[in-house]
Amino acid sequence: MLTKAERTKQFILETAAPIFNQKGLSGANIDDVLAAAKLTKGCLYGHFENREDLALQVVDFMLNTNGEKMLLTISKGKTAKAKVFAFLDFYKDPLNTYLKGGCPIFNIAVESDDNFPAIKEKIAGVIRQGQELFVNILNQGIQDGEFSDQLDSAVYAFKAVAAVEGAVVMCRAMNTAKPMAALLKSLKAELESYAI
Amino acid sequence: MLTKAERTKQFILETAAPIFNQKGLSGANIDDVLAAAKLTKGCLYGHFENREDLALQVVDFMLNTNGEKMLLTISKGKTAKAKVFAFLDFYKDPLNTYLKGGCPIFNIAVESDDNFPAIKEKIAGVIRQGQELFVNILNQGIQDGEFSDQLDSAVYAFKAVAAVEGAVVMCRAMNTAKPMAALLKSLKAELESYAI
DNA sequence: TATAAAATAAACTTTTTAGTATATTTTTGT
DNA sequence: ACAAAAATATACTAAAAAGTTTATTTTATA
Repeated sequence: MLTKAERTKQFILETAAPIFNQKGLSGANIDDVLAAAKLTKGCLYGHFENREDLALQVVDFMLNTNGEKMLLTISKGKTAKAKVFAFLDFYKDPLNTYLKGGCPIFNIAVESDDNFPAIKEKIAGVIRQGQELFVNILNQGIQDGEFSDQLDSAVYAFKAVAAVEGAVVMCRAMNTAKPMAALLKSLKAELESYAI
Repeated sequence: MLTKAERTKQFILETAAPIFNQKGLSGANIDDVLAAAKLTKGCLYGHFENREDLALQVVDFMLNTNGEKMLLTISKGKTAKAKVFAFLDFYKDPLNTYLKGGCPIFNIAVESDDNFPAIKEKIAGVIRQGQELFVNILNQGIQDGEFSDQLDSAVYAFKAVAAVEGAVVMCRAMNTAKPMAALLKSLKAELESYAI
């Protein structure tokens, strides 16, 4: 069992995550977090060195949580096709993401890009890892005779992730999930055109 | 001819744009802008009410500039296909965008999303307008017998923009333009599959 | 080329946010 | 039940960024 201190730290991270995801690494501030968590400075600074330390740990928390959720979602699919479809559907409701504020990977990617090289590197790793996983699933599907070997796994994986992530941003800005539904249908049809 | 004051204001906007595009609306600060422009506070505050006023005008400047560049690019294509290809190629080198820091529409969309409703609305308008233009080009292509009427213009337009914009973010995070090249090839092939 | 407009210089004030200190209270785990 | 750990309350200090002021200098343009 977690100690009280560990539980509190975890609670702070959980509370801070949606704030940082919505307001951004630069926009989120300590007082926002304290107000949301109903904790005092003394407590927070007992668990984190400073704002930067908190921000970095929140980033790690968000990326870890995202990775776990994603893996869990994909693992529910039995076939390669089912796994891919499960992935595609992960953000089918972009206005209500499991973590308030949209996809943390993309949010952090956009912000860290020119400002926080260490975080940018972390994000790059996460994206690469995700692509690798996606490509492996597709290749397994080809090997298992689910898909034609005409399917270019790397190209499809990149296209699918880029499109879905881009769509999340666009849908959120326009306040509608409709185009996402059509996109997912199209991406699924594209994959199925390689079905054997 | 522009007055000195107008020219200076324009110069401030031009200088501030890449700073805001890179550091974000929350992350960019007045002193960054002053240092880059080599101007003094007295001067800047003579042209802008306050930081927020500057930020809003920088956003408008970035969106207007982007729109103009985009229209110019597209207008160079004679056929519908050429126009679409020209659009797709707009961010073919995502590591060296015409405005430092990536696509301002997407950067602003991600940040304004949960924080700046007025800006979010502006971005929504820009995205909608872009989609409309794209769809009109495709429909014209169908009418002109360039594309089969099996092409779903709205779906393709959304997919293309979402994928390219998503790819810009991913490529920038990973520091490579390679996947973008493959994506563009794929999106072009997809469109050409409807060519008559 | 005179004068009005624009920009500078430099020293401010204000505001906001981060971070510290410490005595006190509450909670936890043994 | 009690000692140690955790959290609170309160009142700070520090730092950073925004914004102001005013006398002076530079520049544009009528």
